Amino acid sequence: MNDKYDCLKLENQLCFPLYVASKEIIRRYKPFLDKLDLTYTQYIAMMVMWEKKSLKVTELCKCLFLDTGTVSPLIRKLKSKGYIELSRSKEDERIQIVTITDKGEVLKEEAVDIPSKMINSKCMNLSKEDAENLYRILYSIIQQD
Amino acid sequence: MNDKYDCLKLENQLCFPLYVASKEIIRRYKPFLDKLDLTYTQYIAMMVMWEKKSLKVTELCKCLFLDTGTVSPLIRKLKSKGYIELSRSKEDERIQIVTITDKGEVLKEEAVDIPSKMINSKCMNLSKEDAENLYRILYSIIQQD
DNA sequence: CTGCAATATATTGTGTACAATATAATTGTA
DNA sequence: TACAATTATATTGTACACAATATATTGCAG
Repeated sequence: MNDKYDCLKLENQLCFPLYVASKEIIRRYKPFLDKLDLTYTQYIAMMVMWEKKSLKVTELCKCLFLDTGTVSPLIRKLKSKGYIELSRSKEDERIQIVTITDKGEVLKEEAVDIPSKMINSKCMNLSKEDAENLYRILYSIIQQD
Repeated sequence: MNDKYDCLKLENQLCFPLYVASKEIIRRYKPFLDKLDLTYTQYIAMMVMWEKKSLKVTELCKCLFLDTGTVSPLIRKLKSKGYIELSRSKEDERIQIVTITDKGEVLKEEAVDIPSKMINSKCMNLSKEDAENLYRILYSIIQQD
């Protein structure tokens, strides 16, 4: 029962469960992020801000693997919420610097429980070994090119 | 150098590489799908159609792990391209039946090379073991709830 | 020092995603 | 048998995601 079209079956794809699992995990974050009035994309952007405090828009794009068409409105949104500020670089007028605000730092305190809540609610209930393997394999895919 | 905010670092997330790898793989499909004038979502929908030939809209949603808000316009699009047809169920007037057309079957012939091209172009260059582990782990995430 | 390539960012257009809501048909039930 | 609950699908609203294009600034080659 093996024919040349088997390769086009959904169950034989690796890309498909990757795509579904990604959306599924983001969906499972939603209840926790809703409490902070953050979307998933805004959440990962804030993770970068919490760690870096201040960086160029291009650097933020690179950290998030997102292009300016996505990041530009994202920055507008986070600025309107008061979590970040924008300023122009003195040396190069083209460059925008994104900087976290005090309000953004306060948000960090509210967010710090999310990762443990995700684990406790069994949102991604993997063995230590599977989690480590998944992490390694995913980064090996991302870094290929 | 271990503090309570480490859990909020992007590099310590499992969700983030999952989200990035998913988008990355879809991006790598793009050159191949562009030749057929298909988006990734349209491609996986056609995979279901090639296999099932005919099914209810609800079933298509379930196969793809997508809701009607996504699938409704997707069906309109594939219908406008002539790959599928729509009809109402006789027994239950609410139910729409999606059926593949001859043109849709022809498209299958053009698509059948895509999976091997993806492998040959090293778009997801994993060892057999890593690929199998990834597949298993991803489905274990999807099926949790 | 001038024009042109490169860089940084923003905008536009198309296509998802999904929650929430709406609507119509069907089913179960008092 | 009316009618409430359920089911199937569509629509609306918000937020990505990215390719393509536009614009402004900078750097560099001649």
